[in-house]
Amino acid sequence: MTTLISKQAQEEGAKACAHDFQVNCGNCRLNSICLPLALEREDIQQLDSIVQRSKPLQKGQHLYREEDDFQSVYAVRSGSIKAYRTTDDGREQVTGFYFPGEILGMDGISNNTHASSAVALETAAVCEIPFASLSKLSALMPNLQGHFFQLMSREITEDQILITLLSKNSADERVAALLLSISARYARRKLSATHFRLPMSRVDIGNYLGLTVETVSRIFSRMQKMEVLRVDNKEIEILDMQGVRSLANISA
Amino acid sequence: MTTLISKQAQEEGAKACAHDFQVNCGNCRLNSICLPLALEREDIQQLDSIVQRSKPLQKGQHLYREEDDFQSVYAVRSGSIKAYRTTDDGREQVTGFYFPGEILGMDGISNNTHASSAVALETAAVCEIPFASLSKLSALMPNLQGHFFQLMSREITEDQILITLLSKNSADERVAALLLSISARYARRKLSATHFRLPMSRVDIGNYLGLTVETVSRIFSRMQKMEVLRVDNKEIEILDMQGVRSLANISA
DNA sequence: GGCGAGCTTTGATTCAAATCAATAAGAATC
DNA sequence: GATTCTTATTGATTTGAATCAAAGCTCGCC
Repeated sequence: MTTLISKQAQEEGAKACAHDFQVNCGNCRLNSICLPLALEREDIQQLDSIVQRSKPLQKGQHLYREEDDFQSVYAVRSGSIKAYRTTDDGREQVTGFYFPGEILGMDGISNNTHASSAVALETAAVCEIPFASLSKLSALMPNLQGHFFQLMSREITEDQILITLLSKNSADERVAALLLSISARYARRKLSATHFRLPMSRVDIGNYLGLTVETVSRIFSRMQKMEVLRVDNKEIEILDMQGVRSLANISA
Repeated sequence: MTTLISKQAQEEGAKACAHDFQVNCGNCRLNSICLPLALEREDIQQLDSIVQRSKPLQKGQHLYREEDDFQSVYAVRSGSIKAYRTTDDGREQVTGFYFPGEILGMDGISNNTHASSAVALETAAVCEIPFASLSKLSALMPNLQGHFFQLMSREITEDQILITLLSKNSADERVAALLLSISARYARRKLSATHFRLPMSRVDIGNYLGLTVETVSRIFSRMQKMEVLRVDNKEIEILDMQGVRSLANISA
């Protein structure tokens, strides 16, 4: 049953890994949605020269932890990463899920210390971009500087969307909105928008959306009963996209 | 009854306004917490040359609105500003309150369109910093670039703190946390940390914290009954700082 | 290929905060 | 200085999601 979709994802990952030694920003299939976006050929080469590619993270392995010295931001090349903060009383708050082509770690810039932790939800390859080098290069390449400002700004905007979701929307709306967000991000990578695998657990989903596992599970069941969704554990098929949209009750 | 505190604030505002023609980043009393932070004397002059100071906003007047073209970021010089987003169904979500020395508008960078609206909660003076000029200058002044990256990163971190607050904390904890945040921001400007005036309405507080007005009002009453707070409409006196901290149940 | 820990689902009950409702207190307007 | 409009408080009731409880699944690991 765990078929098509996971194969798609695994394939993407495998390609990224198998050819690690020859991957560069110029030939990376994600460069149109990742940091190199809007850069010229020669600029991409310069950017590429500061990017470091190390061996993939295994599921559960940390990319960085809260309080670690901040050195780099990271671009996801394959797999997916969960970012979270630990509250004073030891609980976790998931602050984001990061998919291929997305940048994480920017919250560490302000204090030279990571403000969150990042852990692989499945085998994941990342590009490490040392921030000192990126800053220097940005001063020389207006397009890069501009794009990096934009990326940080987008992170702010997205956090504000989440704030709004948590503050104003019901449990059902939150879950539907997350599904739409994930669907859109698969679509951006030319993968199916209606049939995908969730890399995170129900606990993570609930944590991210400010809900308990039980509530998330019930909502999936209910949506399945309404026939807008087919749920097989982490495998999701959206049967009625318009239905999900109207459940989300947001245009985003 | 509306005495000391509001006078303090009004005085600050008045000074900023009365001397508008001669205010510059070099002599601005806020320069140690605002954008010029960590800049050299001559660099400050350069920054100053791109900053525009216009006449103060009146209460209720907008600085920018969602969907407006993005041109500039803004530093609050006196008074206070509320930022909010409008949801598809027309409701508001307050995303932040901005006090003197704080920068707002950075969410507009990503799409060249403001992602939120900003409105004065009281008479407020702001410095407009055209983003195109700021970008250019940043490329020439590593410290400015670095500091602006830090400011954006701090905005991300603060949004994540709010996400955590909304997702994990009770109504009482949220209100206490907001009071502590405001108190700390007054303290940073060398004003009283225990006795201040809230520039925003109960509706705004509730909206920001994902609560109804009634809940906010009840919590203020309860805290007053517990004698950790003295509340006189918008005038707040923290009688037991440790008490508020323990109610907030967060270290921040 | 089977055992066990950790996920996921489903049901019953509780509870914190929303909603509904009314009054009171300020602020703005004439 | 009265009148209206907005903002804040307080109380009664409802409700959505949390909590408590108990199976049922999966998947990794021997």
